[in-house]
This record gives sequence, C-alpha cells and structure tokens, in this order.
Amino acid sequence: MVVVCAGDTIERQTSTDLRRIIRLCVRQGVPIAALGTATWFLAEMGLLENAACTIHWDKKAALIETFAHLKVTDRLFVRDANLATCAGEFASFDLVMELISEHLGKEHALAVCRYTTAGRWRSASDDQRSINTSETGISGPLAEVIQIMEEHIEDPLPLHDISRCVGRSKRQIERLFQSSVSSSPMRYYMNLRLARAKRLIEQTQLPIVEIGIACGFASASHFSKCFRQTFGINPSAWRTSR
DNA sequence: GGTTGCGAGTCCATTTACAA
DNA sequence: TTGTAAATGGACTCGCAACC
Repeated sequence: MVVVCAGDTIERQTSTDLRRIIRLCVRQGVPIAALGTATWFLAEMGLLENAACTIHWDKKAALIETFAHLKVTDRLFVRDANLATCAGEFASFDLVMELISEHLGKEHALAVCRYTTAGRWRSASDDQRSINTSETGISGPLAEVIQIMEEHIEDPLPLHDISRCVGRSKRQIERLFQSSVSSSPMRYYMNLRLARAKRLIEQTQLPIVEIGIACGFASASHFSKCFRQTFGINPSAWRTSR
C-alpha cells in the first residue's frame, strides 16, 4: 500500500509528482491510502467516481460543492476497494492501526498503541464529530436542534419545522437557546450558515453567488450583506485577502 | 413556584427589482 | 459583485393563563 499525504498548501512541483505516483499506483493495482487533503487529490484525478470516501469535516462542504457527485461520508476513515481516505491526522492513525490489526493481528496493533501511548484506536464507523456534551454543556433537544440546523445549511428550515422535528414548541426552543448559548435560534442558525460560507470561500474557487446559494441565501446581495455584517468584510474582499 | 403554551404587537431578515 | 429601497413574511419579545 502507498500512503499519500498532503497538507493544505502544496508546491506545484510536489503536486505534479504526487499525481504521477498516484497514477502509477492505480495502473499497477497498488492500494492507496490518502491522508488529510490527499482525498482532494484523488477527487481531482477522478479516482473517487465510484467509491465512498471521507475528508476532514471542515473541508467536506467544499469537497461536495466542487465534486457534487462524490459519495462523501462523515466517517473517520473509509476503505473502498483499493482506496482508503482519512478525515485527518488522528484518523490516519486509526486507519493504520486497523491495517496492522488485520495484517499482523490485534495483539500487534495493541502493542503499537501502548508504545505510542495512544491507548486505543477508533473504528472506521465512528463519526468524525458529534457535539461533545460534557465540554460544551449542549445536550438533549438543543443538540438535536443544532444537528438539524447543520444538516440543513443549504435549505434552511423555518423554526416552526425544526421545533416540530424535535417535538418541542417554538417558544421552548427559544428559551433553550437563550439560556444555553445566549442567542436566538435563527441568529445561531445564521452564524452556522455564514461560517460554512466562509470556509467555502477559503477552500474553493466557486463563485460568491454559488456559495451563497449553497449556504441557503436566495441572492448574492443578501448573502454579501449578511457576510459583511458578521465579519466586517465583503465575501469577495475576504477571498482576495486570503 | 417553576415550566410550558398561546397570542398579539413589534421588529428585522429576506426577497425582489434595479442600477452601477 | 455590490448597493439601495420597498414590501412582506416570519422571528422575537412579552404578558398572561394553565398545568404540574
């Protein structure tokens, strides 16, 4: 197996070399494990057309917007045929541990864990992130509402629908948000959408209008206004300043 | 006494259209 | 892509009553 690592910024020559190596591996039928942003490489090269994959949650939206047809999951790592993709540095460790366990036995993998003081490794089916109730204090219906909001960034749901989904009244949800995060539900929702938009601006070359639409804004003008109100800078200016 | 639901009035986010 | 203005629907706030 060949392991391909790529960070957020990569030199052109290195990028060309990496592609050459990947193409060679594919031709020879050598399994490839893509760590970090290397998932993006495989997508660009058209190697993920029929395979499930994963990428760090921070880049997932950008990957989906750029390659709409891909089957991008929330898993820590995904192994599909000859390709493996990981959600980040620590997920790479989890993948490697699983491979060691498979090829050399669980005892060897546990020994590596002990040696590296990792203690344990996570399984492929684990989600990259879930709201950590002990750290954030967010739990129960509030966590459920936030999850629904995150799942509906592109097609924002009215508060009425969200409250119905979690079996609570609108008023109850307003109180929950006020007491837990000192914000109204829709204000919080808006911040989530704008944060996603900001990441898409940073990570993709998609037109501002498309990013606005992808984050639930009906028009570029409205998107631009909200963005500036929140971050103090226009979307296009933010892109050029990066 | 604390929690919840309801309703009315107010405010603001959003849409739309248009111009630069 | 950004800005402006007008219209409007929906979110927010608050008070009150019912319930546990």
